[in-house]
Order: sequence, then C-alpha cells, then structure tokens
Amino acid sequence: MNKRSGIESKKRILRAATRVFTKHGYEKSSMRMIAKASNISIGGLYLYFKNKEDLYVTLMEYRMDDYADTLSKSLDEVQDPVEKMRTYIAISLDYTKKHKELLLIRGRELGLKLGTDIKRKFFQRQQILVEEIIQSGIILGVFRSCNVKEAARVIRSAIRGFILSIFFKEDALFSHEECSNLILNGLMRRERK
Amino acid sequence: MNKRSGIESKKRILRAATRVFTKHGYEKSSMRMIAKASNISIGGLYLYFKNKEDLYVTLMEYRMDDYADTLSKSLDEVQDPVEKMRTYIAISLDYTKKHKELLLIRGRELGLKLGTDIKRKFFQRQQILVEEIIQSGIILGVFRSCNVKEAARVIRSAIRGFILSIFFKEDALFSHEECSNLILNGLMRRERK
Amino acid sequence: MNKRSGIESKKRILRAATRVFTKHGYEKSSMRMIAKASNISIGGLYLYFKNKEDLYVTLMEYRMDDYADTLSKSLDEVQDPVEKMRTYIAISLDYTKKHKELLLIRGRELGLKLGTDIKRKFFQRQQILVEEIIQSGIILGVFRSCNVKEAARVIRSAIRGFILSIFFKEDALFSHEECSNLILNGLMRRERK
Amino acid sequence: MNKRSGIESKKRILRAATRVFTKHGYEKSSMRMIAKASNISIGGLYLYFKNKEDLYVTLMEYRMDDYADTLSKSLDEVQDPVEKMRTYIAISLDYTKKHKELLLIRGRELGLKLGTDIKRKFFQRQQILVEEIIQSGIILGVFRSCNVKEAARVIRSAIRGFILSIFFKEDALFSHEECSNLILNGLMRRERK
DNA sequence: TATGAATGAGGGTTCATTCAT
DNA sequence: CATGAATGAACCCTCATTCAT
Repeated sequence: MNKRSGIESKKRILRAATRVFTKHGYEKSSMRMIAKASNISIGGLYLYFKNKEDLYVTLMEYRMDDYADTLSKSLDEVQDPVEKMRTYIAISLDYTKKHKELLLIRGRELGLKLGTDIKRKFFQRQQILVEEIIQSGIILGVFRSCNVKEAARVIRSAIRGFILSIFFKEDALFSHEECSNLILNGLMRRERK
Repeated sequence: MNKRSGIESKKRILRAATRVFTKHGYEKSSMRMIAKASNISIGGLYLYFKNKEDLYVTLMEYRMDDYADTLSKSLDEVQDPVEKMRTYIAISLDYTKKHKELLLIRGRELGLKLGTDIKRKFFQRQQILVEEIIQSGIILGVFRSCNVKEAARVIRSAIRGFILSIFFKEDALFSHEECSNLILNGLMRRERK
Repeated sequence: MNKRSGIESKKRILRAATRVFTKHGYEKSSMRMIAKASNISIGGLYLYFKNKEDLYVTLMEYRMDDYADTLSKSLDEVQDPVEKMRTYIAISLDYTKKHKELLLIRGRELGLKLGTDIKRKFFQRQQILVEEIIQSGIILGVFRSCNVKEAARVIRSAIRGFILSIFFKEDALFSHEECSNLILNGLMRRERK
Repeated sequence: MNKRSGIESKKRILRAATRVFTKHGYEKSSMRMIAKASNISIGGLYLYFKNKEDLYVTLMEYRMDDYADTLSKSLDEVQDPVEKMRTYIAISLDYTKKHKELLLIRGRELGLKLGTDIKRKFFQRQQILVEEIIQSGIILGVFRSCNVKEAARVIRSAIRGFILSIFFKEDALFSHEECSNLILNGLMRRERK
C-alpha cells in the first residue's frame, strides 16, 4: 500500500468497515474481512483503531453525528409543529433508507462498555427532539394534550421498527406520508360537526 | 445422565437454550453453555438438533407459535375494531415484556437459510392480522379511510421498535394505553363542533 | 487421536510441554508447538489446561513436588548435620542435572499471578530445610555459630546458580563433593594446633 | 526530532532500552516501547541497531564491560587474597543490587547466535579472576589446598544465585559479609587446639 | 539522519461439530 | 440414548521489521 497520510487510510478503513459491518453484522464481520475490504493489512487496522469494538464505535459515532446534523438542518427550516413532525419522520425514514446500515446499535453485544454511552446520548437527543415538537404543538393548540414523553417514545419506536425492517431487508417498508398521517390523525374517523 | 424420554430432553434443552440465548444473544451463546444449562452432554444436543442454528430456529418457532396463539385467543374475545386494536397492542407489548427475548429474529446472521422463511410467515400473519382489524374498522365506519397496508405496517413497526427497546434494555418503554391512544387518535387536536 | 482417558492425554501433554518449555523457554514456546509435540490438537490443550500459563504452572508444581519428595526421602535417612548438608547439596545438584529444566521459575514473565505463590512456597520450604540443618549443626556443636538465615541463603544461592548453569547449558558445573567441602570447610586454611 | 549526533542518539536508545528491558524482560519489551522511551522513532532504532537482539546484546556488552571495569579497579587496590575475595564478593553483590537488571543473559532465548559468545567470554574472565584469587591464596598459604577450578565455580554460582534473587525480586538476599565468611571459613567449627 | 505508516506471520484462544465409547 | 474427548478452522490481536518520504 501507499505510504499515504494516515487520515486517508483511516477514512478508507471506515468506509470499508461500514460496508462489511452492514453486510454481515458485528459478530460475523472479521478484522480480516475489513482489512481485505480496506485494501490494508490486518496490522494496519490496529494503527488506527484500538480494536474491533473501537472501530465499530467510531463508525457509529460518525454515522449518528451525520444523522443528527442532517436532521437538525432540515428541522430548522420549518416552524409549524405539524410540518416539523412530518419532516422529522420523512428525514428519519429517508436517511435510514439511504444508509441501510448501522443505525441499530447492539450495545449488549459490545459488552456494554463503549457502545452504550454513545447510544444513550444519541437516543436521548432524538427523544428530546420529538418531545419538543410535540410540546410546542400542544402549546400552540394544534396537538391535543397527551403524555408527551410516551407519545414521543411511540413515534421513535415506529421509526426504529422501520430501521429494523431495512436492516433485515424485509419488505415491510412504508411511506413517510402514511406514517405521518397515522401519527398525526390516528385511525379514528373525525367526528362530523 | 438418567434415561429420559427424548421429548423430555428436547424440552429441557429448549428451555435452557431460551435462557442462554436470551441472556447472551445468539453469537455469544455457545453450545457448551447450552449443554451445561440443560444438564445434558454436548453431544446430546446434536441428538435433537442438527446444529446451533436449528436449535435457535426451533426455539423461535415455538415462541412465535405461542405468541400467535396468545394473540388470537385474546383477539377472539373482542369484536369492536377499536377494542381489537387496543387488545392487539396491549397483548403484543405485554407478551414482549414477559418474554424479554428472542422476538428479534436475526435472519441475516443465520445465513438466511432457515430463519427467513419462518420469520416471513410469522410477520405475514401478523401483518394480515392488523390489516384485518383496520379493514373491518373502516367498513364499520369507525376508522377513517386510509392505506390499510401501510397503516398496518406503521403500527407493526411501532411494536417492533418496542421489542427493540426491550432487547437492548433501554428505558424507552411506553404503556400500551398511550400507544393505542396515539395510534387511534393521532396527535392532532379534534376540531370542536 | 484415540478417545482415551483424559488422564492419559493430560499426562502426554505435560510430558511434551516439559520438553518444549525446557528447550525453548516459556515465551518462545507456543501452544502450537506443544500441541504438535503432544500429538494432540490445539483445542485439546485447552481441554486440560485453562491457558498457557496454567499449563506451565501445573508443570512446575509437579516438578517441585517431585523435587521436594526426593529431597526429604534422602534427608530422612541421615542424622548427622554434616552428612545432611552433604546429602542436601548432592541431591539438589543431582536432581537438577537429571531434570535439566524448569526449576527456574520466571515469576515475572508470568504476570506474577499464579507462579509467584507456588514459587514462594517452594523456596520457603527449601530455605527452612537448609536453616534447620545448619541450626541443628550449631546446637550439636559441629557447626560454628553464624547467621543461620543468611548462611542458608548463600548455600541455596550456590545451588540456584548451579541450576542456572544447567539451564544455560554452560560448562560451569561443579561436583557436589567440592561444593560441600567449600561450604563446610571454607577456603581458609585450618590453623595447626 | 532535533538533529542529533548519531552517538548521542545511540546512547539515548541504550539508556532507554536498559530501563525497558530491566522492567519488562526481553520478550515482553517491544521495539515500540523502547522507541517511545528513547524519544526516537521506531525506524530510528534500526539506524543504530540491526535488530532487537543486536540492541540487547550491545546493552549487555556495555554492562559487562562496566561490571568488569568496576571489579578490576577495586581488586587492584587490594593484595591480600582474603581481602581480595571479600572485595570480589562485595563488589559483585553490590553492583548487582545497583543495576538490578540484565546480568542474566538469556543466551538460549536469543537463539544462541550472538549472545552466547559474549557471555562465554565474560564468564570465562570472571571465572579466571576468582581462580587467580584462590590460587594466590593457596600459594601464600592462607587458603587450604583445594580444587581451584571447582571452588571458583561454586563461588561464582553463589553470586549468580544472588543475581537470580534480584532478578525475580525475591527476598532471599544476603549480605556480602556473611557470604564471605561462609566462603572463607565454611560451616565447620574450628577445632580448638 | 529521521520518520512512522504499513506489513503479515504468528501468537493465544474459542467453539461448532464429530465420533469412539 | 448419551457422553465428552478430540478436532481444527477461524478469531482478535501483537510486533519485529521495512521503506517511501
């Protein structure tokens, strides 16, 4: 391999590892596979990452940061809570489809050491994001009063279920429009008059 | 070991394996652990199951059958679509909490061989179940008209997201009441008059 | 390999490991080498020993026990302190020559976990043994009064140095007679009259 | 790194390597550790030393030369064989305690290539040194007649055993006075008249 | 003279699976 | 039916050494 800048190598590893982990999952991905996919030696991997877990966690951090960034950028452009909720759902599903991958952190398998903290922080931020949308909707009178925390959790759950479907390559996907409609309007028929 | 009927041994293995898989996950559970937990020799495991995957898949089949049974039993007692939906959600979340475990089939990690078929069949049944509830609600005029298939998928997704939370021991759980309320009524405030 | 009794396999491993460790030292002996020398699979090694260190330590325990046994058996047959000391030295050098091997415990390299305790116990016993011989000699008036503890240490040191020579295949060996003579009579010329 | 004279760099490496080897032993000391301790790049090490073994052997040569120098300087100041022997023992033990380290050449582990020759030469010189002291003592009539070669070996062995104790951080050390007394006078009581 | 990214053989260890008993 | 000793490929990781810069 070229004696290039370390940064470039690190990026190459990260890119390759993303592919490998995405395809085979954490446990079934071996460092050898990643090395081969990165076109780098096995030892080279350990130049940039302390170990397999570190590599995986780094990957996740990048991904989650990017996800969060994408989200807030789009969300900032909208003010109406209804639109904000639609945007949140649309972006979330869309991002997931584009990066059919690692958004399913498996903290337990990582021995709960690093993975969990990162994950918790990420989920907390997401949870709060949704809660704020709901809260502002209630204050503005467009959303009915409800248990904000739990409602947010249900919505987040629906999105995570969608990720799961992507992850397992199931054909249970749904459009963000329909999802938004259900979340916003529910199943019940609106009473006339 | 004592002489035992094959059936009894098989059941004992299955029970033990459930515990082990639940605690450590598929990859990190070894046949040795399961053997020890079953109080059966390592070779004995292979008398009843072709291999580790077979054992896991068998486990899942039992679990899914039991889940489906529990569900239909409860569902049969209710007629009203609204109540049926509430029941479906309540039972699903409840069952998951009781059997904090294997309901997340990792088809991909199992090499897509056996796991997937079983899983597809199971998910299809669940999907149809929810679709029927929605459909009947629409026909009866209590549910608004909507894309039944997709709505059902969203609802199923929310439940699967819940399972995920259980699986990862997160504290993002929600009550079935709030979930039902959201699914049925949505977030939007009902127009007065 | 035969499906023989575990005990036999364990012994075979121990015998082979002794040869390998003796020849290459702890660090440079690999489990693969030992496996090959034992005519057993790599995995088989781990059936009988938790890990490499465990294998090594087990080896040492056997050896030290055997050494201690040989020593006390011979020592019990003699009463006179002078003869006892001669016997102690003779047996020690002789045993070392016969088992040109592991009597050099390298506690530090083993991470100080198991090895050290075993070693300490062994050396303490040896130390006490020599101290008792000297003490009894002093009481009986055949040995001059001296610092018993330190004298014993010097004698033990001379023997350990001998082991070192064996270990490194040096040609600095000496006879037990001459060693005994030096230890007992010293270098100084006896004053006439 | 700053430009430095080669000599200076080499010395710095040697100093650092001494620390590292002393602390961790040969096998467990990595070139990386030595590089870091020398504040020199990993590649830089290979500018001054062919390989790890070369570095180690060079170290040993320095140490042994220094040891030999220290010894002859002190020995030259004394004439009386008894005092010479006391000095030899005193200096040897003292030097060992001061440089709790590498005096244990592990020729075997180094593949018998370089190490052995150096070591042989060193030990031979030491052996001859002691033999000469004894010989001159016998000639002068202060030492009793004995097998000079073997007596010298026993004495050297006792000192090497001491080094071993230092090396393994055991608490089996002894004073040079007591050692000298034993070597010179032996254990046996001097006959009165 | 100096750097440090890159290499890859080899280390210890695990574990699903087999098979003689 | 049942056992568990035995297998060996594969895992993660380390490290002496090289070489483009």
